[in-house]
This record gives sequence, structure tokens and C-alpha cells, in this order.
Amino acid sequence: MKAASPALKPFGPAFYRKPALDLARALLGKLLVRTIGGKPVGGWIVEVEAYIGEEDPACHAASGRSERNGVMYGPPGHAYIYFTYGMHHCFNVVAGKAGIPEAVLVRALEPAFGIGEMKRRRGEKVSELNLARGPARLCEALGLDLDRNGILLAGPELFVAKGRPAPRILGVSARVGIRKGLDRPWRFFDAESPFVSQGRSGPSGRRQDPRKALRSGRGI
DNA sequence: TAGTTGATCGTCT
DNA sequence: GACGATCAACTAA
Repeated sequence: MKAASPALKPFGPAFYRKPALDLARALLGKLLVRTIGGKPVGGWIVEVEAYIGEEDPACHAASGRSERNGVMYGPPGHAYIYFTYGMHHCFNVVAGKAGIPEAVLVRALEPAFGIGEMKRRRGEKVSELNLARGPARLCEALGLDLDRNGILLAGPELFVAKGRPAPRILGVSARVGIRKGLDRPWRFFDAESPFVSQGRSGPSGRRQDPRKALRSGRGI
């Protein structure tokens, strides 16, 4: 297959070989590129979260290594994709070094190319703004699922490439959608981008109360 | 517009 | 058997 553009050159392993907090900030503004049918689909990363080690209660590795989170313990630069809420996937970039479970959750993209393909996957009537705003939407737009878990982010199927300069205003907050580790401000985003999943004028309490999740359970 | 609820299944205990 | 790094549709005001 043909490279989409000379500018779309995947970063090598060295790019990922840094602590998750550093990688998270480094990823902002970079291009996340998925090749579908020989054509690039993707956009600029505008929102990420860092998950760091077994001491981080919100990290999947908090209770040790398992079959599910094994990719996080592997070498950096691989995709850690997991399934959650029975219907959604989330995409992470493994950071740090092998043996230490660190990863960066990519939460939102500003679509740059392959927008038609993304719309086909997300729905034709979905606005560009909402194509990849949120981790599950991002995965759906790029066709990322458990089959891609563990793949190397050095292309050609999926990679990160040089994009635009880092955000002029770096937003920092607690991570979204978790109940533990809220004291750690490890969510980073482009404060000027409308493609960020939260933090503009959005509702403050969109998170689901866990007690309601209980109520919504099947069985009665 | 803001708040609430249901969907749905892999993983862990 | 319970829970979850979510999202979209629904309802109330």
C-alpha cells in the first residue's frame, strides 16, 4: 500500500519510551493514523489521560497483572485496547518501559482525514465535532477493537505521526469516568479545542452514579 | 437545557 | 455475581 503522505511518518519506539505523564503531553497535537483500505483515517490528538502503575488505583494494573492488562506490562509503543461497559472499546498507548504498567488513554481526536470513513462507522448524521470526541467514539470511528489489542504502533495499520505544535493552552484536570485516583490531575487536553470530550460548557456530572448502574442491571 | 436511565458483556473476585 | 477509564436517548422543567 502507498503511504498517504510523506508527512505521515510513524514515530519509532524511542518516542514511546518515556514516562506516561511525559508521553501524554507529548501526544497532544500529534496525529493518530489508522489505515483502512489503504487510506489514512485519523486526526490530531486533543485529549489524553495517563494511567501509571500498580500504585495508581484507577489503572487497570492496580490489582496486578492479568490476561486483560498484560499488554500494559509489555514494551512501550503498543496499543492497549480493552472492552468496557459491555459495548465500548478504549484505546491506550503503552508507555514507559517493559515490566512497568503505564499507558496513555487517548480520549479524543480532532478529525483530520478519512472523515467520510469515520462517518460511515459512526453514522452519517454524526457531526464532525462528535466523530471522535470520547474514547469509545474514537475507537468506533477508527475501527479499533480487541482484535487490534497489542499491535505495534509503528504502522502501517495504526501509528502516531508528527502533527501540529503542542497546544497553546494545556488543560489539566482529574481523569474522567473513574471513581478512584481522582486526586491525580493526569488528564491533559487542548484547552482551546472544541473536540475535547469534556470541559467546555458540558454538564459537570455526566458520570454515572455507580448505584444507578446497579439498578440498571439485568435480572429483575 | 439539565438531569436520568438503559444498553450490554468481558473481566475480576 | 458484580462491576466498569461510556454513550445516547429519554424525561422533566
